[in-house]
Amino acid sequence: MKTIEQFLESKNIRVTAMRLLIYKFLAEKQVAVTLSDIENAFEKADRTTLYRTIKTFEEKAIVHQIDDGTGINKYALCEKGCNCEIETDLHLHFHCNNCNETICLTEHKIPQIKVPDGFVSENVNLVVKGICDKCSGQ
Amino acid sequence: MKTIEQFLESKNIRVTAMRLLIYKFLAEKQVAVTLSDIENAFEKADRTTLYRTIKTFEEKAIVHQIDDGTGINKYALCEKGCNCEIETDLHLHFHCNNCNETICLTEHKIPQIKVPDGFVSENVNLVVKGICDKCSGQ
DNA sequence: TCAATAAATGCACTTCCATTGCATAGATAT
DNA sequence: ATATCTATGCAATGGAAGTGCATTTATTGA
Ligand SMILES: [Mn+2]
Ligand SMILES: [Mn+2]
Ligand SMILES: [Zn+2]
Ligand SMILES: [Zn+2]
Repeated sequence: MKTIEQFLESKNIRVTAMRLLIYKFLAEKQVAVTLSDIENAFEKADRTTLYRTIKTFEEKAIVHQIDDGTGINKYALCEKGCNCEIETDLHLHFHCNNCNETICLTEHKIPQIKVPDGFVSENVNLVVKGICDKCSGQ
Repeated sequence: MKTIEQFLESKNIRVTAMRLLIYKFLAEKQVAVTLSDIENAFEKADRTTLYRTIKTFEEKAIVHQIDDGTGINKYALCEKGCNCEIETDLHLHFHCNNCNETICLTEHKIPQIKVPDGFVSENVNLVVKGICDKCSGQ
């Protein structure tokens, strides 16, 4: 059972107060968050710091960026063993048209997608939009 | 065999010189275009007019907007009988990491995606990234 | 321990694209 | 012909991403 500090260090990320707070914030959230979400949660911190922290996390593969079609980048912690860069590892994302939240469906891998001859698939982004479990009252 | 004028009228779009030009521009292109692409093609026209023309086309379902993950909206003419709003009609899009172009793979429908209980799927966006046929030299 | 070095943070600024308000030109209808 | 509605053009705004640079904080190693 690693501490967060140990985990960050194992990823070659220096531990700072800010980084710990942001990591914990992401870990508590069950949904993908925008930079503004983080900004609102830490009003004392500068936006740039938050931005660069997220980018650092992304580089070191502890968060992945999600384009859910809203036009605003969202971020979520990677699961253990998640290799975001490997196509076959990619899970799909769900965006709720009602509450506007986006969540990782980590259990749901993206099916193999056929592309025409001559095309080479390197990466797939799949976003399902609809009504989430909370909003469907189910 | 409808003329473009007749086609636009059938979609309740008033025919103007600008709209005809933009429609023809889209029809000639084999790839999805950005607003800037259109702007460059019609330097005499104001960006707002081009923007609103595209939005009008979109509302009347003669073009569909494509989010290919580049952060810039792209647009392409709908195929005949394309109902963009119906999930089962949605085709996938391919974005080339080399030439940066995005094309509609209208023949390739998006497979049925399973979502967990309680979730309702209304819409799916699927973008495959990789190397296109022209760039793969095939 | 202390100075030198490197990294993280904060502030200001820029860029890019999407979008809107409002005035005017142009088309349509009575 | 006049009133009315629509399309276009110009100016401005807003949101979000990203960068340059100065300052603070942490790390290194003499
Ligand atoms: Mn995810
Ligand atoms: Mn398409
Ligand atoms: Zn919801
Ligand atoms: Zn290409």
